[in-house]
Parts: sequence; structure tokens; C-alpha cells
Amino acid sequence: MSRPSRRSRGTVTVQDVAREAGVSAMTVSRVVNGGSNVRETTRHAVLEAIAKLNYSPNSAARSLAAGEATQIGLLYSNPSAAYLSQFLIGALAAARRAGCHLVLEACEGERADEQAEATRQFAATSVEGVILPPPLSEAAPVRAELETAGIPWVSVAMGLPPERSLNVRIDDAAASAAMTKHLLDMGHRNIGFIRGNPNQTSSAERHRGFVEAIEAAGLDVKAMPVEQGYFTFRSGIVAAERLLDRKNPPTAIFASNDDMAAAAVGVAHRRGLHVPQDISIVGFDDTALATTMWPELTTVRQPIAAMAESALTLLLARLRAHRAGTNDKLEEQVLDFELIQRESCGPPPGAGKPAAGRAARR
Amino acid sequence: MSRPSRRSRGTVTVQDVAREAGVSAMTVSRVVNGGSNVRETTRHAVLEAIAKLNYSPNSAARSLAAGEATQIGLLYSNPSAAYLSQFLIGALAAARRAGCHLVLEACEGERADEQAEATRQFAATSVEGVILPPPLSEAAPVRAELETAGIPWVSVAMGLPPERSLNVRIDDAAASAAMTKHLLDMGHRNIGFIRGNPNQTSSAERHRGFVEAIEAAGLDVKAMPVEQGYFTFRSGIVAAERLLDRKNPPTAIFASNDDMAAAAVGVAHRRGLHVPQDISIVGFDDTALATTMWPELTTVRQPIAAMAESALTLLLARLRAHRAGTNDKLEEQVLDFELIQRESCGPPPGAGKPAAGRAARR
DNA sequence: GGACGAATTGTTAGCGGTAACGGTGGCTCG
DNA sequence: CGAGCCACCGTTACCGCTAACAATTCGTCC
Repeated sequence: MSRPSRRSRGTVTVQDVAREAGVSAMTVSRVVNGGSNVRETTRHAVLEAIAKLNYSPNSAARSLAAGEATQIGLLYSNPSAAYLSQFLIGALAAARRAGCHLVLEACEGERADEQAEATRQFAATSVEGVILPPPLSEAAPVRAELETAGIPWVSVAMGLPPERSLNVRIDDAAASAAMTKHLLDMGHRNIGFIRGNPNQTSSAERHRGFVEAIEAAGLDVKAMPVEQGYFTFRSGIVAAERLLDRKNPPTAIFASNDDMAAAAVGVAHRRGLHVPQDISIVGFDDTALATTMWPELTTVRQPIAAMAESALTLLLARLRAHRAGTNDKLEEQVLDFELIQRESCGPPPGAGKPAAGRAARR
Repeated sequence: MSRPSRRSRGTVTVQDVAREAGVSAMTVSRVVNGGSNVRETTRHAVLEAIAKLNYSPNSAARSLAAGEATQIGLLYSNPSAAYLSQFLIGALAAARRAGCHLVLEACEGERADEQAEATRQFAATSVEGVILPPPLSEAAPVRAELETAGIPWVSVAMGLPPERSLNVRIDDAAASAAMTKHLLDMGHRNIGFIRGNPNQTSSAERHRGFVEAIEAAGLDVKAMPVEQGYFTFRSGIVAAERLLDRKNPPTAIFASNDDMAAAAVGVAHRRGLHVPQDISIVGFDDTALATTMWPELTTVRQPIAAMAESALTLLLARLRAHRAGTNDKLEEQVLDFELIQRESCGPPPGAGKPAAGRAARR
């Protein structure tokens, strides 16, 4: 038996499906992508043929023929590993569907020239768009460099709507307010807050949500102790110690991320305070840390993987529009957060009972 | 001016390079890949043209034409997020170079049928090879399923050389022995060991290294307290408490991974023991946890990203050989580990001075 | 009933590379 | 000195899919 032509792997192609369904290859292609302008009966026949032959399109051929973007950059700067892995999982799923490759580039260092340099790496390679997870989503040097290189980008988890870029985020203020309300509902009236790094707008948003919830409860915000942190474990230690050193220490601490919350738990333990009996401590992000510590952390979950997927999808749409010449508007997507209740949070000491009904534990 | 043919993006192609260098496209291709049978002068001319035009090959076109593997599976089962992100970084780099896509699949659950089911997902999609990071690298159901589906795979971080599969690992026993020797050098003579999950051969290897180092120092292994752990934070708490409950508690604890070491540190703190003044605690893996805790952990670093790269490269070579019909031998690669000294480890209490010279901190 | 626009489908020509094979030219060897 | 072989390079024909356009069908309206 003669080999058909070249190396014919046993792959099913559009041609096979077309033959099976009695249509042309082009029609099959149309059905597979969006399926605009295909009669319902033909579509059905094609789908049936696809199912029968177990066809799955070859993404290499697809992106080659369509002239689609193939390299999308992802510039990260040591966010927590937990964040990064979740992010990569989401981004990878979207990238595979779109048939494009993710090009990772680490950006160590916070100096402007280091960031600019890392960005230039991308301009040099043939990266057609860039995803910027936090904290780089708002790094001015990076954005400036991309701007001059003419490479579109999408920011992730910026606290506020962007001016000139795509953005995917959650409503940090609302999430923070929800968490604060949860603490209030449990009976806490003296709540310490640890702010996040001021170089990220989400820090301000989280603080804003805290303030709003306090005020909405008719309490005095000025009475609540607030300390500055920088999202690092270390900065959390310092901030937590300052809070507990006060003459009237809070009965609950709301840290702007899990790392700082974990630090606060550590500080409390070293002072002989039990969590949550003596003090409640809650975080933000729901990274893996939240469950590898003890007690497990009550926190806010961001849908990180979904955000990454959204980001890539948005970026690809923009690139497509760019190529087609149509100027799409700068879009923004706001995804839902979730309040995760675990063991690090309870009613304040001395409270007879929690003020509000208990929510189910996860 | 008429558009060349279809949508011509401003990309540089082999044709352009060929024209510039005064050769055929095929020759350029040859130079780019391996470059067998190309005269030195021509190769030089081509390389110059490539540099001049800033050419970079289109991976989609390449893998389409070459008929290479395009989908490589990666079946993971909640290893620590830190491990996964490092692993993904390495795997992604290799995947992009090879022009293939990574298809992630989470395998929750440890039951055999769950694992088999997750594996079957891969057989259904057109995944041509699978990477198995720990702990799935040795999961019998997964391997059996892949075997019957005829999908090649590569195991990562299996403790021992494989029988029927590719494998990438470090020398766990040697690493463990090195760490043990480090503790001995510091003057510890009563070292507690927390074993890893027995479902992984690396656990046994790490214990073996510990034993060998103790014996090499002429000490009695039986005198050293050993507890069983399962690589989880929780199991580390239990094991550490047992160790410290002994009537003659150890002056140092060597946990088989960082999570359990972190748990041990937590237990020590809650008992009022200071680390490392009162007790030294060391781990294994050097995950991000090691530096987000306090004190930072002395541990063994595995080159996770490099292992992932190796794994993918090995797997692709195998697939290529498979396709060509040549039966390549089952290879194994052993990469180097590194001892990382941080603050969680010091001389035993009461020791006048460390027995050995101090190594530099990282 | 025929003209006409919209909806649906087919045809053609590549996307950018590379496998396979065919042609040089130079060198060895009988 | 011609056969034979090898190192080197070009030609051809695609890989699997889709943009652009051509062709066809279909309904609709006067």
C-alpha cells in the first residue's frame, strides 16, 4: 500500500469531515468557528460528522492560515507563587483555545530601568501583545515602553478603570466592604486595617471599601487603627505589631492580602494570643497560603484563573480589531469575588454570641 | 501599490532571509534547525541575514509543516502552588521553543478511578504525550491508563530510576544526606526526621540519605527519632508534636518537605521554642513557602523549572523517535540540587560554637 | 414570472515552513 | 579518466486551515 503523499499521520482533517458530511471544507471551517451564515441543517450534519470522526482542529494550521497572533507575552514580577500558578492555569487554557503561545518573562527588581529593560525584551522578540498581572499592571515604565513599542497590553487586577488600556479586575472596594461587614456582623467594633502597597490602586480601593462599610454601619472611621503595609509577609509583621502595641488593641485585623494576614497570625501567636478566640484575623486573595496555615484563613477569593482567561481573550480581540483596522473601544471586565469563611475569624472575646447568623463554612 | 497577495503582515519570513542571503528558503531552514550539511560560509551569510532582518521563525508554520506534536498534556494533582508555578514556567519555556501547546488537566482526588478518569480525558483529546509531575509521577492508575491508550509519558521527580518510562529527577538520597551532614556539622547529635508520603519513592530515598549520612558519621540511626508524615502541612503538625513530646526531644528537625517544616516551626513557636536558638528546623524543596515564613527556611532546592524543561524535551524526543519508528531507549535525567542556607538552622542550644565553618547566607 | 438582494455554499490561493528527492560539483578510487 | 560517492544546495509539493471572492440557491416583491 502506498503512503498517500507525505507523512500522513492518522489525523482527522477538515477534508475528512467535509467528505463525511457531504459539504466543502470551508463550510466545516465555518461551523467550527462561530458558524455564521450556515443553514441549521448543514450545521447539524457537520457537527455530526465531527462527532463521528472525533475531529479536533489543528491549532497550528489554524493560526497559520488565519494569520493570528501566535506569541503573547506575560510579564510577571514575583507575585505570590500561588497567584502565579492560578494565573498561568487560566492563561494557558485560553492560549490553547486561541492557538497562541505564552511567552513568560520574569521582571525582577522594582527599579524603573529594570522594568523597562524587561519590557524591551518583549519588543525585541515578536510578541504581539502583553498581559500584565499585578503588581506590574500599573508599572509606569512598563506601560510607557509598551506604548512606544506599539504593543497592546491588558492589565489585570488594577483597582480602578484604566485610561488607556484593557483591564480585568474585581470590585476591590465592594469585596473589602463585604469582608468588613462580615466582621461587623460578628460583633467587632474595633477593627484594625493593614493597607496594601500604595503603588497599586487596588490598595486604595480596598481601604475605601473598608471605610465605606464602617461608615455605613454608623461607626467612626477615625477610631479604627490603620497601618501601612506593602503586601509582603515582612511588612505584615511590622504592621501587626504596631496594631497590637496600641493601648486599645483591635479585636480583629483585616489585612489587605493573605501574606500580611499570615504574618499577623504569626505575631499574634508569638504574643500568646489565640486565633480566633482572642483575635480574629482575615485576609484577601485566597492564595494557597490561606489553607496551608493554621488556623485556615477567612479571606476574599478572586477568580484568578478566570481573570487570566478574560485578560487573554480581551487582548486577542483587541489585536484582531487592530489588525482589521477597526478601532475597538478599550474594554474593561469586572468579575465576581467570593467571601470565603474559614477558621481565623470569630466573634470578639467576651461576646456572648455572634451578632449575626453564622454563614456556612467551606 | 498592490497588496502582495493576501493579508501580508509585516513579518519576516524565510523567503525574505533567503533573498537577502542569496540562497534558497530550504537552506535557511537548514541553518535554523541544526544546520547539517551547510557550508560554513553559507551558514554565516544566512545567520547574518537573519540578524539583519531580525527574523524569527513562525512556530505555527513550523510545527504544521514538520507534522510535529502540538499538544502535550500535563496532569497535575495539587502539588504546592509554588511547585506548580515553577514547573509551569519551565514547561512553558520548553513548549514555546518546541512550538507545542501545554494542555493542563487537574486531577483532584486520590482514588484510582478518579485518576483513571482524568487520564482518559487526555486520551479523548488529541494529546500526544503526557508529563507527570509528582505525586502523579508514580500513580499506578494513571500510568496504566496511558499505557493502554498508547500515549508516551515522562515522570518527574520519581525517587528511583523508572522501569518503563522516561524520568527526570534529582538525587534525593544524596540531597538528603547533604542536608543531614550539614546538621551534623553544626553540632546536632539528636536529629528528628519527618518522612514523606510513602506513596512516593522519593520519600524512601530521602530517608535513605538521612540514614546513610548518620551512619557515615558513625552515629546510631536507632537513636534518631523518626515520624511519619504525608507531605501536608497538617501531617507536619502531628509529626512535629510527636517529636517534641518525646522525653529527649531532638535539637533539630529535618522535614521531608517545606510544608511539613513550616508546620514544625509553627508547633515550635506555639510551645515557646525559638527557631533556630532553641531548635533548628530544615526542609526540602525550597518552595516559596520557605521565604514567606519566619524565620526563613534552610532547605534543599530542586531545579524545578529545569526539570520541567528537561521532561518536555525528553518527551518530545521520544515522540519524534516513535514517529520515525526508531525505538529509543528509555532515558533518565538526574539534575543537580542545591543546599540553601537560611535562618531556620543553627548550632544546637548550649553549643559553644558551631562545629563547622559557617556557609554564606543567600 | 423575472429581477434582485440576501443568505448560503464552493473554489482558489495561499499562510510560512519543511520532507523528500533531485541536481550539482568536487574528490577519491580502480 | 570515467564511475561512484559524498557534501551541499535547490525544487517541488505539500502540512491543515481559512480569507477573499465567485457561484449558487432562495425568497420576495412588483
